[in-house]
Amino acid sequence: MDARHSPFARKLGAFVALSEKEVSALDRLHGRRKVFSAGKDMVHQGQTDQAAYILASGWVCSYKILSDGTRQIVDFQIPGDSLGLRSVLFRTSDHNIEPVTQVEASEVLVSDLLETFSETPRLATAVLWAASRDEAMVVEHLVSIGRRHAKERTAHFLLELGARLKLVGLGSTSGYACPLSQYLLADTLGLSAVHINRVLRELREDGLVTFQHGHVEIHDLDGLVDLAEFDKTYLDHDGPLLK
Amino acid sequence: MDARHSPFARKLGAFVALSEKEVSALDRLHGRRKVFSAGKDMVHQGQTDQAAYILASGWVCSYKILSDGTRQIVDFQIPGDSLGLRSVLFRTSDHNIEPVTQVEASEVLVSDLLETFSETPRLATAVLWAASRDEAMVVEHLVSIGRRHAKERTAHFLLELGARLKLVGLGSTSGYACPLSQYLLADTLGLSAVHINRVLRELREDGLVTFQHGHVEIHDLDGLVDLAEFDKTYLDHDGPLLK
DNA sequence: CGGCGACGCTGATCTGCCTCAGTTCATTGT
DNA sequence: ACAATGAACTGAGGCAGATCAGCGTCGCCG
Repeated sequence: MDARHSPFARKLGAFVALSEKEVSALDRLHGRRKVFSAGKDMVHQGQTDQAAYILASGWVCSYKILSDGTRQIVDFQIPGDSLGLRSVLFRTSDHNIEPVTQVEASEVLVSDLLETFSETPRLATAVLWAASRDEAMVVEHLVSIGRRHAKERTAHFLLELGARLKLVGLGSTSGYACPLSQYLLADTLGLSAVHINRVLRELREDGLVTFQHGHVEIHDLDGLVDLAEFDKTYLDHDGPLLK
Repeated sequence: MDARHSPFARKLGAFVALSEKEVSALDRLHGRRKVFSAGKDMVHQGQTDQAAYILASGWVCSYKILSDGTRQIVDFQIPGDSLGLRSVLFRTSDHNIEPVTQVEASEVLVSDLLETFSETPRLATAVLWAASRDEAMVVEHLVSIGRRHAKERTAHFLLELGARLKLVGLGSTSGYACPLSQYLLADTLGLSAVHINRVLRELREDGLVTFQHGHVEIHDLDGLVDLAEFDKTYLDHDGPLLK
């Protein structure tokens, strides 16, 4: 899997070794391309007529709001991730989706997807694998918020993000570009923005990781992995499981 | 859907109106029945050769342990719920599963399941709906732990459990039998057992709900729903969506 | 140019929940 | 009959992280 291909194909390639034919079938899947600008919700709770998308560029977050105005971000989608694949099939959306940056996304027709699956069945497996990974990420997030301290929690989040970005060619073991504000981090990690700020400073002073000016720089990967008890197998299984 | 049928059929009946033929196809799905006793893990992290089950009686929990010994319970399975349907298809288990009580479960062969789907396709939709509901529950759990206070969080949990039990005929709006200890509640809600104890007392003193001697009694449903901001639509959609 | 909003950052204070260290009660085993 | 165990329960003290209030910097716009 090299840089010629879309992030979506790169990501699936981490689960299932894809042939040239399968990769180009995936690339053909990308339909009409749409652009969304930062901050304006793409989907609201209760909305029913939504489409499914594959993110081509930009970042997006899914969240829920409570009546007191606080919100909880459930997860982020980065290039190569799909949006609403599940809810377009089964229910009205139960959460909001907001672009964090300007976003380009290709609309995916369910009919096209099903057709692709019947022609190249291994792709169905790959997509289901990806969906299962998304679920594992939410579970890991739950564990973080429930049982990890702010510092470990933040470290875990930054590592997971890095691993995901590396998978689609947008980062390396040493760092990545990250458009998230400290407020977004706070809403993700169940902390206050003030505390996130202090935690980031501590991680910096410990020589573990620096997150400044939209860029995450990992200084001590082992130390960070150790602190966060980060186990990346749920993200890429250390290479394709299906050859 | 009446009391003659299995909890599994009752639950799916809440999503898709099932014919007699479909219900009996579901009931035939239950294969070899196994019994597990409380406290002994059924599945460990990393285990690969697991089967899928449908719970006939008893309660089960899925959890993860951290290195400091604390654990986070991700969710409970009650009669009618399936266990490991997803992970049997796609990966080694990334969490542990422990029976809370003695448990009876029917093994489900993937081949039988797929065969049933092709004969009665609406059942496939129903099962996918159920899987999607499970995901929504984990998300709601995440929101609870991230942004709700101990009292609201506990109230929300007790309400969700009640709604789920009612769906399979094991509870009513006024209460249900609940075999969970305060330690299990604590590990679920990201709190300490000590604090759970105080929260339960407060809820009792507020006249909202009593949880004592293995029984949850709801005194003021509206007050509780209000406190927890509980929205049950993600559990049963107020009746079958597909007629 | 000055004003304004976003965002990062910081000190001081407050509080929700944890930890520790028990007691009581019911159940089980010997 | 008496330990042993486990669960519910309680008080005291401590701490992680929230809240409040404020400052500095930057980019944008009229």
